[in-house]
Amino acid sequence: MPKVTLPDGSVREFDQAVSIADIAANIGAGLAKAALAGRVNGVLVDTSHVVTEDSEVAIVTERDEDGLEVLRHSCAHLMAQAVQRLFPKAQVTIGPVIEDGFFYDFAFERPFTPEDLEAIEKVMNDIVKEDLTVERSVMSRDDAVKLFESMGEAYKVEILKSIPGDEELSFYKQGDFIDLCRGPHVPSTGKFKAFKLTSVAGAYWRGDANNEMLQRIYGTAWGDKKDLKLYLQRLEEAEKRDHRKLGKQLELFHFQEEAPGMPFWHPKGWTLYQTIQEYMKKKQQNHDYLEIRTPQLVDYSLWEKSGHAAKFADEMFSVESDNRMYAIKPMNCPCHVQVFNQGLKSYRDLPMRLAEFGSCHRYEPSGSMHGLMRVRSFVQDDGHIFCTEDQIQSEVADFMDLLFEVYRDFGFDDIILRLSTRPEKRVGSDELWDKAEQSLKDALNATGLPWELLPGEGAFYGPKIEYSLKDCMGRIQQCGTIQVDFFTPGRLGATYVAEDSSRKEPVMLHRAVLGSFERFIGVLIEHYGGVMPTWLAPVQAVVLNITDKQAEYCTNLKESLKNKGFRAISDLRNEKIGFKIREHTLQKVPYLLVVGDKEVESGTVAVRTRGGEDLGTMTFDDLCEHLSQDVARLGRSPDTSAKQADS
RNA sequence: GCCGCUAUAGCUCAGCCGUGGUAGAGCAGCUGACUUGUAAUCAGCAGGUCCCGAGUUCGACUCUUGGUGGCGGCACCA
Repeated sequence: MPKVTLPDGSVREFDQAVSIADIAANIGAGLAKAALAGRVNGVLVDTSHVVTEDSEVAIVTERDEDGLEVLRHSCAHLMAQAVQRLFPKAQVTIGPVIEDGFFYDFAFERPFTPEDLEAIEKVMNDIVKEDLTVERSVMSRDDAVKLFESMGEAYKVEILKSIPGDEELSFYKQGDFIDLCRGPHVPSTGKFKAFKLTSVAGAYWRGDANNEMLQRIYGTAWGDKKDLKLYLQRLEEAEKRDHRKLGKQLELFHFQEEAPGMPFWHPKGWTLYQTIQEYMKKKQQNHDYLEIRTPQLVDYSLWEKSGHAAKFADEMFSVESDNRMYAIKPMNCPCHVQVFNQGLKSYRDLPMRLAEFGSCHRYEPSGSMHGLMRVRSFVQDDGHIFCTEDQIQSEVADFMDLLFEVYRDFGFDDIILRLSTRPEKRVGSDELWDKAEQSLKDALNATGLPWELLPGEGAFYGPKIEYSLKDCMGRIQQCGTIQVDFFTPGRLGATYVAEDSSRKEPVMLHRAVLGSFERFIGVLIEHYGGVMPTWLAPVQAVVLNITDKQAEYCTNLKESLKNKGFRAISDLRNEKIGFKIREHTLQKVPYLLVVGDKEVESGTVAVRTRGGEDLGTMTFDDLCEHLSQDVARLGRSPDTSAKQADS
């Protein structure tokens, strides 16, 4: 006689074991229809699951996050069934849920085409109309292997054989389609209301490039048509914000065939770039970094010494000259050690923080390049801190202060922290690792923010923290990092004289706040949708005349603004004011300064923002004050600055 | 690198298959008129080695094939 406690705290008693579906029906007919799955004492189950003991039960519907997951997972099965109806020779492999949707990988004699997708979607709709019951069953591994072998499903057999032990295996059957699956699933194929197949792509079996390539079909599924539409609109919005598109529209940069993966920065883009670099320069000076500059070309032997050649030779550009082999530097660390190595260093010199806006080149695989996000030529805001083991924690803490200041100034308040700890293959004693990991943990805990642990994901030379930020579309972008390195200093002969006059190897901390300028600017463009805050806008104000009569006044106004340090231009073309406003608004210039006879007469200017807001007429001084305040605000979001004012 | 798709004017895109006969629009540009008050003034002109190479053909932007770049994924990312 199970007593069932519902999420609202109410209790229902049943005089015999009941299924989730029964419970839902007992609550109401509407809920019974909407039920996709259930949660019993926190565990997600099918609606057919029978409750025998007193339990906490929730009915899961499409309005639940879990419900959506079940729906999407089931939709992957629905798609696989449709594919096999259309293409009986296609073998199924795996079909998991991903963010906003699902995919299923098939082995098939030819790639699927967009026309195939349409056909598959049609059959999926047929199966929805058939409203087939989804049944769970259990089989032993041997029976299952026999069954799937008889169906010619070689991949499923391989999966079955790789499942350890003789644990119970669950299967889900709808009509003539059966799949190995942990579940849970929707009770019937009639439950789908809104789905769409979005794309086809190749994907390696088991994610291994040595394996054969399968055909992956991506889809998305939602509780109702409205949500599906919203999702598709979101994709469209993301497309509009694509930094490659905006980079062209706003004349920031371009790429061309002769230099794949290497951006050509245009005047406006370079202004943005340099504004960020100047900002970083000051920030790092405030945090006691010493800026340096190291060569682009370094003899190959250094990369052999550092160990990079052995691992990354294929990804390094090299140059032969005077019978010597050079590599175009793929990273700055070995060069920074060379600077450290000049002259004898004392423990009194530590910590020593060297920073470089280091230009690097890497021969990235052709398929991996993506606009500014992944390039072959880039500049890191690189820095290396040489310190003692005891200084790791305070150095990491100071770095985090710097990083949070910077991210906030760029308008990112949502930061994700991840700690990667010792991998199996590593250098250094366990004691050293204990210490380093603890230092990083302490620094993370000191932030008061949640952080994620990635055990075994650290580099072989030390643990690391990675900093990702969430942009306004909710996408996570990895940018900053700090990595402890016990290995490189020794390998490149870095030492310092300790208090007891012995020679010791310093610990090296690799760190970057932005990561690379290219990538960070890509992230910024998409985050702001091209509408850069005034401090970053390549052109901050444009002066517009109404007729030729005000041309001189406009030129003087522009020059005065430039003298005050603002990035101002004038547009004196013989065009209608509406036309000029439209053009500069599309170029996202923050301030449009209109001058007609009235303004000339009163010695003022009419100020309009790119958002279409009319700020009225202002004197030059008022305008400068307004602009200065806007620039000083940087990209900080209003709530953050309010919080800072409070504390 | 792998799978698929793709490349036409400065930009955005038609035309290309069925049916091979060297291309068209809008915007931008230039010239002229208009001197204009907050998101597109009008008219005219000019603009193309149809990504590169080879093949088929009397003839290739179009078909076949090999490159290169780009796009969507996968793999990789010091």
